[in-house]
Order: sequence, then structure tokens, then C-alpha cells
Amino acid sequence: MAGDSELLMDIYQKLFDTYGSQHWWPGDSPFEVMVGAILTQNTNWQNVEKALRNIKDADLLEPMALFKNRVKIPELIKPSGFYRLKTERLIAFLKYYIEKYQGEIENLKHKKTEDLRGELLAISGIGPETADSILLYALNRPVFVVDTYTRRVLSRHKMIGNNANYDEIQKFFHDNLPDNTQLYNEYHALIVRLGKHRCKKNEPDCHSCPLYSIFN
DNA sequence: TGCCAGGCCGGGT
DNA sequence: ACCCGGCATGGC
Repeated sequence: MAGDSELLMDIYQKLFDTYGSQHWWPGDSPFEVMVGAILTQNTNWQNVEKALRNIKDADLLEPMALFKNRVKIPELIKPSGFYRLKTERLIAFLKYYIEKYQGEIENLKHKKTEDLRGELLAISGIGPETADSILLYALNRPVFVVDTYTRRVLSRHKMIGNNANYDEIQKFFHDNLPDNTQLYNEYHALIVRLGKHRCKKNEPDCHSCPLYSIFN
């Protein structure tokens, strides 16, 4: 539908006007973003910050150092929840990153985004949102990150069907927005910000919801 | 005080 | 092809 592009940009504008720039991803380095992307799976960011703090305080926020000290990971990341599970996922990612790229971000800059995405998805514990978060926020690739809020908002406002899967929703954004890393960055962050709105389901008839004026 | 966070996997139907 | 339980901590 031709109007989808305008609608998506209207929504973006409204969210930006309401909330302003979100300055994502909070983190001092690409590697911190990668680790954070795994730790934040179904987890409040506040808890992830504590885990990242622990890793920093132990001076282990770099691929090789963290891998060599992997026995310490469970204790370090405990505040982020699911810590046994996430320890395995983190180690699986570290092995991939070190064995294939020596833990150097320079070594994957020449890789095509699609190929990189496939490699990330092949790692057990890294699904589409985690992979895309790494691609967008650590590697600055123009990849739209879809999360539960995104699905909820689009679904509630009838822009997608209730049964749309991740790739379909992502394609909807890619097809209707300019191929722009910064736009994707801010847009996803704003949707997450919207998700923290007290109207958790983004009900179309919630008058205090920032999107109310667009759809009503 | 329960509910729920910036998911993903594996097993059962 | 879906559906569901499990995974765990800390904040409001």
C-alpha cells in the first residue's frame, strides 16, 4: 500500500516529537553492544547494566579476555537473569567471534550484511532480534530491529496481521522506509520507549498514547 | 506483592 | 506448522 510509507514516517515523527532522541545503543564500544544484545533477551535493561558493570569492573569487556575468563561469566552476569543460559549463549558467540574474526571488528567490516546475519543466526541462542541488534547498533548496518512492541503496535493499529512473523514485519519497514541506519536506529529505540508507556498494549483508544492522534 | 522486562530454544501436538 | 514451558534476577 502506497500510504504505508507516509504512515510509518508520521508515526516516527510523532514518536520523535514526543520523546526526542533516545541515543541508542547505550554502550561505549561495539563489543559492549554485542554482549548487551545477548544479555537483554527478555530482560529489563536496568538489570543488564548491572551485569555489564560487573564485567567492566573485572576488566573483562573485550572478546579474548572474557573468553579466557569464561568460568567467571555466570557470577558476573547473574543480575541480568537467565544467567546459566546466557553464559552458554555468550560463550557460543565469543567462540564464533574469536575463531572466525579474532575478536576484531575490523575483520568483519568487509562482510555483506546478509552473510553476517546468517552467521549470527546459526549461533545457538542468537535469534533474529539479537542478530539484528548487533548488525544495527554494533556494526551500523541498515537493518530494522523488530521486537515485541513493534509487533504489538503494528498489530493493534491493523498495519499488519496478528500472525505476521519477524521477517515479514521487518520487510514491511524495509520496503516502506529509506535505507538509513540512523533512521532505523532511532525508530526502534522510540518504539521501545513507547512500549514503556503505561498503556502497555498501545491500545488504539488510549488517549494518552502518543499515537492516538495519528489513528483517531 | 505479584508482574514483567529491548528472546530463544526444544519438545510436544 | 504452531504452541508452550523453561530459563532467573531485580525494580516498580
